[in-house]
Amino acid sequence: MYKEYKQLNLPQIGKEVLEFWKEHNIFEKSISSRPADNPYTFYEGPPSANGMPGIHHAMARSIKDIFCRYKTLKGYQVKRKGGWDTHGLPIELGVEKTLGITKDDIGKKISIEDYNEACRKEVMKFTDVWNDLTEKMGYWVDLEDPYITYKNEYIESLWWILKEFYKAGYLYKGYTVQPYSPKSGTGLSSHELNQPGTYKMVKDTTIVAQFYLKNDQQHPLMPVLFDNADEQTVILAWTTTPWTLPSNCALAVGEKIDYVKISTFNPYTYQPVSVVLAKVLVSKYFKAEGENASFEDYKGGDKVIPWVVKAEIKGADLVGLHYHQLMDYVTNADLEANAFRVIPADFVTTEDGTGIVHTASVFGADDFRACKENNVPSVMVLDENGKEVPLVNKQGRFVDEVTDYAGRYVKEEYYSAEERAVEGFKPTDVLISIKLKEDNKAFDVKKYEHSYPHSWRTDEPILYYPLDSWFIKTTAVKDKLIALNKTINWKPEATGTGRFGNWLENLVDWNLSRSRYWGTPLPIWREENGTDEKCIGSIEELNAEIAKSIEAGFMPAGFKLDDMHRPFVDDVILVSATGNKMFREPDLIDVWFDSGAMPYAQWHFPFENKEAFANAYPADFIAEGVDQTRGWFFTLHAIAVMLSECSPEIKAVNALVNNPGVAFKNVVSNGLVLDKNGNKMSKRLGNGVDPFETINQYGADAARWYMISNASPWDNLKFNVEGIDEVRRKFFGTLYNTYSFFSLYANIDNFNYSEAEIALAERPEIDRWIISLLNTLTQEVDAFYADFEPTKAARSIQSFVDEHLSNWYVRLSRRRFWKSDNSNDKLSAYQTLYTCLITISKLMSPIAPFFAERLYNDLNSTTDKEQFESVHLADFPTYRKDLVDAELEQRMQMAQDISSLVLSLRKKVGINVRQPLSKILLPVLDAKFQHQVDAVKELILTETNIKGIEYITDTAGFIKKKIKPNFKALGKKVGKDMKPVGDAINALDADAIALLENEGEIAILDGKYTILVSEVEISAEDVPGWQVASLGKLTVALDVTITDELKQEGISRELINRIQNLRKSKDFEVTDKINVRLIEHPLISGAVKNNLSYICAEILADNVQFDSNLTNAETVVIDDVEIMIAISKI
RNA sequence: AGUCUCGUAGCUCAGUUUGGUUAGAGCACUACACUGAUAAUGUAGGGGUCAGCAGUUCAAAUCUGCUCGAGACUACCA
Repeated sequence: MYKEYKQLNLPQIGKEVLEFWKEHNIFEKSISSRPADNPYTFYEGPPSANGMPGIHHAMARSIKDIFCRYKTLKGYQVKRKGGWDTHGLPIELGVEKTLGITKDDIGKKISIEDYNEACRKEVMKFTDVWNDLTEKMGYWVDLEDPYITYKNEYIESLWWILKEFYKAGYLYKGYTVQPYSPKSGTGLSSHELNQPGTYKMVKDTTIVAQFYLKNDQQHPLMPVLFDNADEQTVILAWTTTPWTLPSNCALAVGEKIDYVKISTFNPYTYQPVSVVLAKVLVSKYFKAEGENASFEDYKGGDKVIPWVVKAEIKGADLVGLHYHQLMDYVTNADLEANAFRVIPADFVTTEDGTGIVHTASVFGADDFRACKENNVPSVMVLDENGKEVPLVNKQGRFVDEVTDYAGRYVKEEYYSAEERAVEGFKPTDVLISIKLKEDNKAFDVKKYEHSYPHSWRTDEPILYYPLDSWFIKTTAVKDKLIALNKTINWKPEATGTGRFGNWLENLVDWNLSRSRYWGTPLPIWREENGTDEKCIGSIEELNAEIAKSIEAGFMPAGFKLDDMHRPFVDDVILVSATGNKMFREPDLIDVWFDSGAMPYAQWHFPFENKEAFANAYPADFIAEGVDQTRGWFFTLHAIAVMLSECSPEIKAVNALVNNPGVAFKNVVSNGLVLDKNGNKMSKRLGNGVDPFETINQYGADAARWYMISNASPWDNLKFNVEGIDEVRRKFFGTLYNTYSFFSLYANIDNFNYSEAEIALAERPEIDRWIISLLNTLTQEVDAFYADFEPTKAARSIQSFVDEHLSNWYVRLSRRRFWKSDNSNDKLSAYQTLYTCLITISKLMSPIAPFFAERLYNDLNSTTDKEQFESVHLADFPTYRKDLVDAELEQRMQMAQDISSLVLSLRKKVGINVRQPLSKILLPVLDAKFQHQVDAVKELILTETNIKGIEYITDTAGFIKKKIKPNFKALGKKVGKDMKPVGDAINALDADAIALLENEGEIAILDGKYTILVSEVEISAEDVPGWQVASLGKLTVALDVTITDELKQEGISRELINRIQNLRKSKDFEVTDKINVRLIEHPLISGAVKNNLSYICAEILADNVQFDSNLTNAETVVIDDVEIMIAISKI
């Protein structure tokens, strides 16, 4: 018996199927039942378990799951090792929140050891919740043996990789400008700067400073810049951070920007001066009425300051000019020779300021880079250890050498509220402005409002500050990264070529350092004076070094490192070649390195599992959110490419598995999940969707199907629960109904597919048609899955189920299941529908694994046709080309169109379908047409309740024809003359059309063109005197004459309908036989007598009796006449 | 600011690669019909400046340029 259901309950199915999977270890079997030598490798991007999963995780995981399940069906062994990302800032934050501490407290209120222990616990806080979601949403991933990034083995693999890089010279220590928070004494990652609310509008004091050009230098522009020996010519440069002016070392110009030299007066000192600035910005600083005004008449303090343009200069020509240092607190011979000059820079714009950028190499990332490229030295001082440091120390105060401001905070906000409240307090920026004005070095001082990044921790503005960092020299393999990226299949392609490709083109070295506590320690030990340095690549190597160190007396005997994290690893002191102590570089490494190294570290490669690694490298497929493009996707790619360049072990594996050096071959990057209004989901807005709630209410299948079918994975999804409900009704509801219909009758007829397969040729047209479509569908869906297009796969399946299987096949075949005398025909119907359903269950199983499982097993457990205990252990359906019949599909389309036209005609003339009509006329368009329609004639007649079809040809002179130009075909031939040609074709009369059809061509426009039949579309437009409707080339005419006989038959049908309704309202079983008694009435008596056997067969009665004295009768209305009917079960 | 993606009916999306004259589907809405699959179905209807502007072309939702809007990422500015 096939299982029958009261109603569709997807959440319930989900729960039951989940139990079934668990009980029978289906997931394990889906792997063990596939050959190990046919692997398909998937890498799980590790989620961080310290936050609750959201609906977007369900989205990403659905995509991963779909292709893994699909490949399993295709016979691959798909291992899916789970993983957890356990290091990094979010975890530290979580701990600090839980413990109520700040970073400053680490080492004071709480030891690093306790802190890290807390992180270790924090990170797995929501593991259970994650595992629960994984299970409930039907995501199959191996959670028994996941990789965990904080494990010693994992870290050891990372160390191995770092050592490989180190040996190849890919790992180096460098100096860069990074966002830095003086109050917390730590650099900030870009991730931290991208926290919401870090960029705030602030009002800063800004200065346009005058940089005095040296008038004794050799430069081609000198005659232009200095008209006479007394002229004071300055370059104007704007800054929003006046505190960086003492550190100024260069001025940057845009080479293509036009600049001008203007003679005028300084607005504060009223001294004559010539200034250089960008031409387009002149109006910003000079009033129009001052242009060419009299210099002689100018008095200090006048509102209008006269000015005159003296020269126009290209930016490129300014390059190389030397100027006097603006604030000469610190200088030296190197600076005098090589700094304080004009350099070109691509980031200079004329949006703001003067078009010339004040450049302080150590306080801006762009500045740093530009100065480096132009060999401009930085303004630095030596600290007490003889080390070069900037003019601002790590607390954010000026160093002593900046005498006027020594010890002052550079940012007003670093002072406490009390300090700022003191009478006469002035921010350092203001003090600098005042001084520059007094010194005749300021051209303009203004408050300016702009956005500036703040530390999310201290809420104070950050500084850009130079810090020591360890870098991976990704730029060394840039070309290789780009070349190998081209071998990767990106979905969508634009992410790979665009976002990722551009990123690679503009690659900078990877800053690996993080000044933190909970993370993978950098395995580099350095002698204090920096001469000797050691990178450790394994625990064994470390232990050997420790042994030496113990011998040297630097470490206690018997020391053993049990935990590779801080603070323990910091206790390790090694011995240098010269016998000195070496301390570990205190940095941790970027957590992205952790995840990017998972292909190796998840197997503890190369220390263990070499074979497992080789079998699972590289990944055939990965999938994550598009936000990972420059995150995980990049780190995977970068590490793999670099290892393929420098590591003998990896080279060997690559050679073995024929890998050019990538970490993954196919990657799907999915878009965001937004709320239904298109807003980003966030805790703040409270518009997040709880995946558990969604699954509980609608079932995982509906949620998955909705997410996948609604939009391509890479388009953003506007998540609307109403959409899930629609999917439930439209798709699952329809499929469920189809199954219910099948099971209802199959159970009655005891159909269990034990009979021999009916040969295709012996099956009726409609069966062959749906099987043909089913095979086309199979081929399509297979191709879509293979091409990582799950949305197209889902839509194809859905349209097959809704439009073809349910709305046409089942609707037209209903009678065959319950009224067919022909046992072969009935069997054919059962076999066909069964085949469709079980094939659908397989095709849909990657997307809707629960429902598919239930459908498959409900069918298969009754027939035992297949030996698989789960649809997920079955094989993907095979496309049978021999079962596809394009002509059949075409004529069935005609049948549908013709039926649709007839129904619409009936509607138009108000004759309902129960009233039979005698015939329709079909104009014959071509020779094939009649043949095609004839094959599906019966279906049309049944569907539309018509007695017959008559074909007519135009030779009868009966049909009015319509002609239309085929623009596409005509385009090439007539080009510009399309309009007159089109008009001429439209104007052709019936005779001309007939001529064209007979001759195959016709001359128009006085013979200018000869038009072929293939260049026009001819269709039947009208059959005079008939009801006519048309669709495309198809035209149908309906004979609406109702004879007495037809009328009686119509009434019989009405009667049958009323009796069926009565049966239903009385809750009779479908198979119950009944007695029927009727009141005699002229309207029905003739109809009943003439159609008695038909009526009896329909309503399952042996006879219909007329009785003038009815009891327990019901009243029904036919043609406005009340009829009494009494029915009862026999 | 740069790069990329996107903008088609009230909503969700096809169609854009390769230009073809009347732009489709589903949902929702309205009316009518149908009814042994019935929380289903059919027919019909209303609903569109294809974001805007300009250009190329006989012909543009489709190609080009610009603008506007949404989003993502990167950079963060003198």
